[in-house]
Amino acid sequence: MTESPYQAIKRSIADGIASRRYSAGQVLPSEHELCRTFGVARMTVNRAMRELAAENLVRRVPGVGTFVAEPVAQSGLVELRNIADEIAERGHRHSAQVFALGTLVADEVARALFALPAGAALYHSAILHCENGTPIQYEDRLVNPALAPDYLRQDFARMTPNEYLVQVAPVQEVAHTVQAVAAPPDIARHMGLAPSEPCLLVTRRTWSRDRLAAFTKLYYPGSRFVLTGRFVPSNR
Amino acid sequence: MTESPYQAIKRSIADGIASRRYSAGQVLPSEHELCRTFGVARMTVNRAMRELAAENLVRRVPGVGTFVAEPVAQSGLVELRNIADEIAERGHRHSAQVFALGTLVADEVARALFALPAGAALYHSAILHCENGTPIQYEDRLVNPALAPDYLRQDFARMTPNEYLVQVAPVQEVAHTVQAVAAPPDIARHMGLAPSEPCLLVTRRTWSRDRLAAFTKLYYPGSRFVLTGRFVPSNR
DNA sequence: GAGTGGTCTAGACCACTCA
DNA sequence: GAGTGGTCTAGACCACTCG
Repeated sequence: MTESPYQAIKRSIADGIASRRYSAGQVLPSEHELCRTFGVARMTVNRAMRELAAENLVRRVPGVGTFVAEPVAQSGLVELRNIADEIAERGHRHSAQVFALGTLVADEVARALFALPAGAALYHSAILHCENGTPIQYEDRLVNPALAPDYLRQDFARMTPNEYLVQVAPVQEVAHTVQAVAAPPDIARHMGLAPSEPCLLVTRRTWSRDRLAAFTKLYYPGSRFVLTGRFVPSNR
Repeated sequence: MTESPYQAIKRSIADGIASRRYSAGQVLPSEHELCRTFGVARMTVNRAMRELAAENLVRRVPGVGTFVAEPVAQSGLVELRNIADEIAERGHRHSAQVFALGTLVADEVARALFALPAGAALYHSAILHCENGTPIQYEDRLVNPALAPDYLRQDFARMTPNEYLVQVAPVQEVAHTVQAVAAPPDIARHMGLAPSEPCLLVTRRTWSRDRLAAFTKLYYPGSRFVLTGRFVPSNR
């Protein structure tokens, strides 16, 4: 799994944007300059930059130059994204606070979901994610121990559960529901919201190796978050 | 606005797929073959095919070939659905009440969205959709008169605006945002909700013939509605 | 071994912008 | 006119698959 030159260039620029070494609106080095820097042909640089433009990380203006795109406070509607990456892509700082991490006995609903016998245990975590210190997602997660036996030994202030699980249990399929709810009192308190402030509740089920790997509830404050999606009808 | 060779190749293949001249799963001509057909260098064909793969129109397998992609079980999270059809599929009765249907002068925001000059007019409609008599969606819609000149002459208690617009202005692209909001007072009243009850607000922009055709706000009572979606990661 | 796609090179011409 | 990105060429080497 070595990295090809154009991928290395992409990653280098993307990292520079995520780390704010390049800030929003700033001009990036020209293609010729990047050719010299990386010692490659212009087509190679061009492909890297073209793909970054397609991913909306940079904006290209013919005859002028390439600029770091303005960050958009958005997140993919149905994508499987890591909240820390999303925040980094907006050039902001991610931090996380772990409120719970442990084992619990599956209740009837959970047993049905995970297809577990009576008395079986599940891992549970509750984590608050912040963007520049402002709470933006409260994540309450049930995890199948069979698919992630070392789940409880992770430091989720440093690596998100999503990031960890993607590594140990490759995602096969994902199902979502999205609804509007009033923030439950304890979650409202953790997020610093008025009681019963509208929240977006995304419920996500993730399958791996033909078993349900995780059942996650993601709460987003309605005042601070918007999901987005775009698509092109397939049958034109 | 002439078409570059790689775009011509893309369109040619995409048209072949859309017209079923190439059917799902079928092998497409190899890059070398397309070079001869179109009289271009392989890099040019490669770019065309690479972009078609990125758009999930074709699937490429190194060492084997390029195939027409199977129609994707693409997430239905925010499909372009007609609410009347959805309700009918659940075996329930749909009814609609028209609260507004007329012309208004576009404000600054609307003019920017629709790319209209100052003083231009837009069509506006506000309709409440019910499932078995219970309000389930309040639809507030701005429509581009240029794309649907007869919009105001329709009876939207019988045919939904969505249904009508799909006929007169074929959908090219759709973008959504989803957020949780407190129900605005007048809408809460129309829907019989408690003031400030959480609502799902779906904002939808629909393009047709390269212009914005409609800008729609859909309010769903949080207590009565859930959006769902499911998808399979494309690669890895 | 023949064929496939993935990637790269070292040039090139063009339309465009900006000073 | 110098600099930018958009596109194209005519080769090349590689890892891969399949018969």
